[in-house]
Amino acid sequence: MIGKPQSNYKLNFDYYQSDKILELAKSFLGMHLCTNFNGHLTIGKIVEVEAYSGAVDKASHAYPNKITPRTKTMFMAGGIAYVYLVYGMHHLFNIVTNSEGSADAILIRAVEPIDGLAIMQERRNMLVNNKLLTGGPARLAQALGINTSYDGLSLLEDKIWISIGEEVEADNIIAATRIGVEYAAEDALLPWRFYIKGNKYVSK
DNA sequence: TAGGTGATCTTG
DNA sequence: AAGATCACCTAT
Repeated sequence: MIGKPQSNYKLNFDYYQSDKILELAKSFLGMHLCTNFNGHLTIGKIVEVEAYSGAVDKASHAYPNKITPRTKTMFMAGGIAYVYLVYGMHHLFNIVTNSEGSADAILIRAVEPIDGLAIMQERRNMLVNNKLLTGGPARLAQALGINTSYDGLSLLEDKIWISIGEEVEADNIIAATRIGVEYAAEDALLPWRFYIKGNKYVSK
């Protein structure tokens, strides 16, 4: 294939290896997060993300480059899923980025349903299609069928992957502080959350 | 606005 | 071994 990648082009290994986490995080806006479990295909357009960098960021589980049974996933080479449980019930999906040994990850906080709407509604036990369906990191994980059993799974295979979606103009990307990281002291003020301006699935 | 829920990490 | 904490959501 020559020229511009098709909209369904799956991101490759090299794409995830960048050490420019903020640029990379922004670039995921508009892309498609896809899952296919047991023949159930669901696709959501990424509309809100947060960057976490284990070396320098007090909000990261891996700060300061702390390897534990949970965080070891983040130290692996980019292009895999980091999925963990919070508050005893919520599964949160992150994209691991950067090369092996660097604990960078990008939390997906909201998607907009693109395909598999009925499956998402069934998994969420909801009839609506509004921000309650896929807006919020735990909501989208549930809608897409992602749970901690997929921690460490490669995004280069056919269960969870990212594909090129829609272009988002730089003017339509808002940077803001991250949500739920008050424990991170001054790093809670970093503008490391990015979202598509005006999208109704975005937090708050 | 308050309470639920259990893995994770620290000894807060 | 026990306790505090937690990258959140739902129903009042």
